[in-house]
Amino acid sequence: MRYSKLFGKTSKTAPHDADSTNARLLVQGGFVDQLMAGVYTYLPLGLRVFGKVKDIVREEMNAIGSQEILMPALLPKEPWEQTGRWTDPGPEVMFQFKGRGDKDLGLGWTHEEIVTPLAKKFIRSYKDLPFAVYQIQDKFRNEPRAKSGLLRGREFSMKDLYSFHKDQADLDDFYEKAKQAYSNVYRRCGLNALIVEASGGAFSKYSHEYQVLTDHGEDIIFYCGSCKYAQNREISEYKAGDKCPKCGGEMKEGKAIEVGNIFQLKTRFTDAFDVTFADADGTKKKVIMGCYGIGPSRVVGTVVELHNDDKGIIWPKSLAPYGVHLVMLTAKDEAVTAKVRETAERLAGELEAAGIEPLYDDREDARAGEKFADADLIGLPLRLVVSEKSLAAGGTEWKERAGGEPRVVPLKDAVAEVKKFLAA
RNA sequence: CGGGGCGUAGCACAGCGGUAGUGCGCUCGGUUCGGGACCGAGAGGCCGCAGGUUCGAUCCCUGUCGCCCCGACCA
Repeated sequence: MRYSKLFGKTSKTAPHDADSTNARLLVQGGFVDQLMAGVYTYLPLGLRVFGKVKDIVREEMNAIGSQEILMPALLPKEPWEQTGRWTDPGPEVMFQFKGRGDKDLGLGWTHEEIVTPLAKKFIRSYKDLPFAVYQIQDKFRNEPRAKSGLLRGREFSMKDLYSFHKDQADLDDFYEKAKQAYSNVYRRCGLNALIVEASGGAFSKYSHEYQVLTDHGEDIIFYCGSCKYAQNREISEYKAGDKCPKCGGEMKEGKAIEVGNIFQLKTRFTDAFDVTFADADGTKKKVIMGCYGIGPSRVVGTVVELHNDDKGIIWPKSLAPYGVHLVMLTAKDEAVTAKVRETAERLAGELEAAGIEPLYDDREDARAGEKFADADLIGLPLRLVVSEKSLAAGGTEWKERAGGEPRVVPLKDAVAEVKKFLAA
C-alpha cells in the first residue's frame, strides 16, 4: 500500500477530547474516526487490524468445531417478550422503535432470543447434538455512558458463540474447550488475559471473564500472583493480602479490562422456547446451552491501551495492519533520489511477491522526520528505510518498533530476513 | 440520570460588548533533504444552535444540542 494513496491521515495534534490512550492513538494514527459518542468508523488501517482480530477469533472458534452463521441485527419484539427481556431490561439496554404498520422492532444487543428458536428448528434427536454456532456482528446497547474510545461503545463488534448439548457433562466438556480457545485468542492477540470467576449477571450463578490487567481498566479483580487464580471483586470473598485458596500464594488487587465472558446458560432459554430432543431411550429431554462472547473491537482498543509508548502504537505482529513500514527518503541530488526511489520500489515489489505487503511511504514531499514520526505513530513492527545513507551503507536500514538499535541489512537478504522476523 | 469541563478555520488553541487571530495542515513559487525545516504569496469562519439583554453579542444571560471526564449503571 502506497502511503500517498492511503485513505485517512495521521495528525500531529491529538484530538482535544482524546481521553483514553486507545482513542487518542487510534484517531491520531488514522485508524478510526469518531461519528458520535461510542460509535466509530474503521478507516483502512483500523479495518485491517480489526480483520486480523476477527480472523484469529474465527480460527479458534472453528478449531473447536463451531460453525459461523450471521443473524440479523434488526429484530422483532416477539421472542423478546417470550423471555421477558423486551421490558426487562428492555429499553434500558435495547434500542427499540417502530417500523411500518406500528411493528415493534429492536436492535440486537445479544442473540439468545434469536439463536434458540433457530436451533429449535433443527434439533430433533440426541443425534443432532451437540453443536455450536457463532457470529461476528455489531451489537447495539443503549449504554448509559459510552466511554474510553473503543472500550465501551453503543455499537460495537461482538463474537457470540452459542453451544447446545444433551446433558451437563457434554456442556462441561465443551465449556472447557471454549475456555482454552479463548485463552488462545488473547495470547495470539498479544494480550495476557486472566481467567476470572465472575457473576453471570442475568444469566447464571457462575461464569468466567477474561480480564487483562491494566491501570486503565474499569473492573477490579483479585488475583493470585503465582497461580493466576482470580475472582471479580463483585463476587470475591477475598481481599488483597489473603492467601490464594488454590496454591497458598498471595492474592493481589488490580484494575482490569474485561475482554471476554463465557457462561453456562443451562436451560434458561431452552425453557423459554421449549427446545427439546428425543434421547436414545426415546424420552423427551431439554436441551442445555452455553454462551461465549468476545468483543473484537474492545480487543483492538485493549491492545492499543497496553502496547504503546510516547511516540505511538506498538502493534503485535499478529495484529499489525501491515508487517513492514517501508520508508523512502529523498536526497539532495535528484539522481540519487531516483536511485533510492527505484530501490525502494523494487524492495516493495519483492516483499509483496513474497506475500508481505508493506506500507510503503512513497511521499516525495515529506521529510525524514515526518515520515519517521508517522511510522512510530502507526506502529508497524518493522521499519525499513531506503535512503542515500542506507544505500551507501550497503542496504536498507532495519529498525524494530518494539525497540533495539537500527542496523543495515543487505538488500539481497532483506526479504528473507523480514519473512523470518514476521514469522518469529 | 447527578456533578464537572469544553464547543471559535481541516486539527490544536488564543481572544474580545464595536462583525476575528496564532500555530500546524492545505494551495502556488523558491530554497532545503535522516527525527514533524525555511522564505514569499494565497485559500479557508452562520465564533455549535435558539431565544433574551443591548444602539450593537463570537463575547453577557437563559435554554438547547454535542463531545469528554467523575459517579450511578454495565457484555
